[in-house]
Amino acid sequence: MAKNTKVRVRFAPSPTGYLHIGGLRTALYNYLFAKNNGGDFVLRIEDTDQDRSVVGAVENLLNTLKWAGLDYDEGPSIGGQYGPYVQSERLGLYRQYADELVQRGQAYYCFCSSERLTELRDGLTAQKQPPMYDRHCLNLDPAEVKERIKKGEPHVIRLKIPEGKTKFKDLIKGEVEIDNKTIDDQVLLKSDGFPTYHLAVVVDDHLMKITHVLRGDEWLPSTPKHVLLYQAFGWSAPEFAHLPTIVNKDKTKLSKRQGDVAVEDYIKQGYLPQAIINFIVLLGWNPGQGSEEEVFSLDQLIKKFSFDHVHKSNAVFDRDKLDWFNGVYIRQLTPDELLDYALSYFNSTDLGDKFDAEYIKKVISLEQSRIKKLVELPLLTKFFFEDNLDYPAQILVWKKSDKNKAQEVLAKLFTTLEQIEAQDWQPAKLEAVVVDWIKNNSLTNGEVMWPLRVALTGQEASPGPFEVAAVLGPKRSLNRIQKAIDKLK
RNA sequence: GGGGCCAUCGUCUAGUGGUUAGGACAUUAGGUUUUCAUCCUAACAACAGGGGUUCGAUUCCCCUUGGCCCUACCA
Repeated sequence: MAKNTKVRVRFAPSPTGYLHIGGLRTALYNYLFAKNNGGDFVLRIEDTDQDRSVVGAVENLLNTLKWAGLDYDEGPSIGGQYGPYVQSERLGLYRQYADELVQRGQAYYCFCSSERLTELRDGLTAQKQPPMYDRHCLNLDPAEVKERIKKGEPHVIRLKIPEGKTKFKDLIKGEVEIDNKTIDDQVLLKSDGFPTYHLAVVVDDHLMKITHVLRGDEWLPSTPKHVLLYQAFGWSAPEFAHLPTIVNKDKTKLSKRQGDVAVEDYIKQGYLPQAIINFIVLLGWNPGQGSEEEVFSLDQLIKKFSFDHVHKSNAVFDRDKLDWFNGVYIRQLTPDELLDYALSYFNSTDLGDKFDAEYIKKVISLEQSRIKKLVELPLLTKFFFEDNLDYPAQILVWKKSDKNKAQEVLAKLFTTLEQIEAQDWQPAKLEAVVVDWIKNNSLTNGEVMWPLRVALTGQEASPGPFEVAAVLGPKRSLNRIQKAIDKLK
């Protein structure tokens, strides 16, 4: 690549469903590399397989990238000077370039039926031979080819793989060399007129002036084919960088059977984009310089990213660490941000209609340090929105106390709390009063705080009694304490 | 069957021709505390195996083993 050439990378997913967590990381690395170099991040849709394209998948993809904050500079819906950015809209181009290769003697028409191909492959496999195409149509007479095409006979165009070895340098894996003998004569143009991935990717990357191809390492074995195609066209190839795979605990490729693979699944469960980004960027990359930091914003990542510290080996997707990151980022949110993110995880039935945003904000702030995922919020905060608490009386009793004591304490405490002015119904003030009261009555914290908190929440585990009481207000709090006293009778 | 890629705690990883092989998550034990969570402290835990090269290899080379990927008119 010539110096001074502007870096241009692309993320080129197939619209076969939802954005995969591995796809998001590929997009992220592309994005980070582009932005780190002041370059362009291009989005291109590779929908050359008509059977596998799913309606709505592109829109979903766009939404997910947006959620993650990975804005692209050129691509579907925003355009750009090298469009269109959807391969099914570029069909004429591929045909034209495939024909050009035939003219140059680098490719040839093939009329073999899929039946013949299957038979051929099965035969070779049975003999433990590599199942490669036998070049049956390589030396067809040009006139015959013309005639058969004219008759409308189904055909494909195949790349004629030359003799020799193909070598390229991968930015992550290093030098890779492969013997061309092991490469099949690739189909470039399918009988339905669509290009295969190999043709489309090379033509588009060239036409779109892509300087660096950064993709999953399942493409590494195909790269020599692409290098050969660039040579056949007489074009210079871009740089390549193949990313390690994100795998399951058992080291197999991340699969639906063993957990969630769609980014959308994580959004649904209440993972924040910051957490997902931070977590997946570390799956195969580290900031280097012996740095022991690992919490990074997208902007910091842009500054730090480079291929020097991208790993060669696969990385296991560890849900526990993701959860930890999510907790970290949830705790960093301001009350308003938390409210924004949290609201969509509640149903209207969770909240009722008598609670306003201010109230909800206070409620969820109390759970902020307690949750790992936003989706936990409705269940954990249920007692703030429902006054008829259903819990066994027994849990009102602290482990080092007994039922009578609990009742006695709550009854006395009730009269004390009753006298507090409404404007003093604040956590600090309430605490001061209660702690004072505990001292004066020669009681212990546990004897008082535990039953008080359970009376207010109906939960064995919850935020502290004073914070909860402050949010509930005097009336609802006293009401709950009274109910608890009754329960203990 | 052929080809390619890879190999440090359970996991993500740092690291070097000579280190007590470091950090984070998880786990365990404490501390704070009415509970849970947060927070703090500590503990546990790794260089796949075998050959070389070398005064010395976790580090460099080779082999083995293991894992992953490709081997479609799918991407």
